[in-house]
Amino acid sequence: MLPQVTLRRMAAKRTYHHGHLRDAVLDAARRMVSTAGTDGVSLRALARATGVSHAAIYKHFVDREALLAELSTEALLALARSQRLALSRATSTVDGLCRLGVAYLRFGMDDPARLRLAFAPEFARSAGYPLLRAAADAAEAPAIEAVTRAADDGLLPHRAIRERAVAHWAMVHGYTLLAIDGRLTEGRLSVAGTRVDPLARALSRAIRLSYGAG
Amino acid sequence: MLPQVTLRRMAAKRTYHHGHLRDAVLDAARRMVSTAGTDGVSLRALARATGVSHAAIYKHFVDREALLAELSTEALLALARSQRLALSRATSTVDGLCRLGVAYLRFGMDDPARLRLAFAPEFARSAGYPLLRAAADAAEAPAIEAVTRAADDGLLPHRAIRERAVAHWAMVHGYTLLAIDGRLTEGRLSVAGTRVDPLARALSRAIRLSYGAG
DNA sequence: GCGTTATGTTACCAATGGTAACTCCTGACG
DNA sequence: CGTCAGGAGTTACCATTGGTAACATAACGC
Repeated sequence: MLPQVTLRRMAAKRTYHHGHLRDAVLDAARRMVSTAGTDGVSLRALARATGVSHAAIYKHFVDREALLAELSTEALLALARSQRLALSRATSTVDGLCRLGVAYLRFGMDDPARLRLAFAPEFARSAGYPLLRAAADAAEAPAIEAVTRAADDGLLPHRAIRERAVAHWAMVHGYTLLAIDGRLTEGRLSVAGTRVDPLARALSRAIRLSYGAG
Repeated sequence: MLPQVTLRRMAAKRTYHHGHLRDAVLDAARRMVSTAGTDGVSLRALARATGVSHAAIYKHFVDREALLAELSTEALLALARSQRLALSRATSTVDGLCRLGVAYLRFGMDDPARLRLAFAPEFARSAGYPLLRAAADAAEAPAIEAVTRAADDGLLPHRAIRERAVAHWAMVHGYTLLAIDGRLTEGRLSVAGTRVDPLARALSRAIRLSYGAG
């Protein structure tokens, strides 16, 4: 009952054609990103991991970059999904903003390299990957939505929505990046231990505070 | 009256010993980071640029990483200096917080790759470079100072200083990273054109707003 | 059955980080 | 002023990587 891919991996090379190479490579690449970071991903290693010659991968991905762009897109979409889920559970406007931030933070802490890949600068500008651009937009959307809701509630002037949305996103984004770099858990600014929860609580308080609510 | 280094570069290989190789390499590396990003820095290319065999560089830097760590340290110290300068010109507490943020943003926009190198994740944890750690602390310090001042002015409760400092830093940091990735100048959240000033003004407004001041 | 073509393979290239063994020059010391 | 220890370069080498080209195989439409 094991999937074919797994069987293949267990039985070394059985057939000439792999059958699920593309997925297998993506799978291995996901793992490799999580464990070794984006820079640690090498096509040769992926080929070895999937039991295939390194040139075979080029039949499915034009480039190393193209492969990573695909994972980056995927990560952005996952981040968007996490945020939407969090937002849907909000009990109030400010609560929504907090949940949004915490979801972002948890996403990052859960797999730092994945978040870094999602925002890898080499893909930020690139017009070469339209799907990636769309995914990036999707990842911003929840922040805009939540802040708009806050404006509707009178928590801030309507004309400041976009700026406020940027500010909110920037803070959550920056907080998460600093957190996954270990910059909030050591040194002078040390918020707490290495655990996630204290960081999440601190972030929530900061958000609440910045919206005037005690 | 040209410095020896320049003369050497103009006159190809004159002496067996370079004389200023270390500095020359650092110089070339700084340029290379700015133009090609940290990933674009190769020791071989640096060797070529300084007119020396690639192995010579290893007499001055144990590693490629060590070289980059040095540049990273340098960048963090420069960032700290920029911030201190900005803070010293503040006309009020909130003005100081704004200036701090704008200085951070300008530093990043001025040389994006340099800021990214300053916060390169590979060095964030590394206990291997004590100077780098100290520099990272120095880069955080101004934020703490400015927020402490804000607390002294009664703009926020004293018990929230650290959390608020983190929040402030996170927002400025995140804002800057998003800006240099071009994520604030295109797409839905588009703050303005590609210029710096509009971004700086928007950041200032956001900071002011978040401290309750209109 | 039979070709077309997607999918893999081997063989190759240039570039890179890194090391070892060797050479050259400089400068400290007798 | 000579010499010799060692810092600073050099060449030669290694494994690894991204990428391409030419060839092999098997899957699938006809």
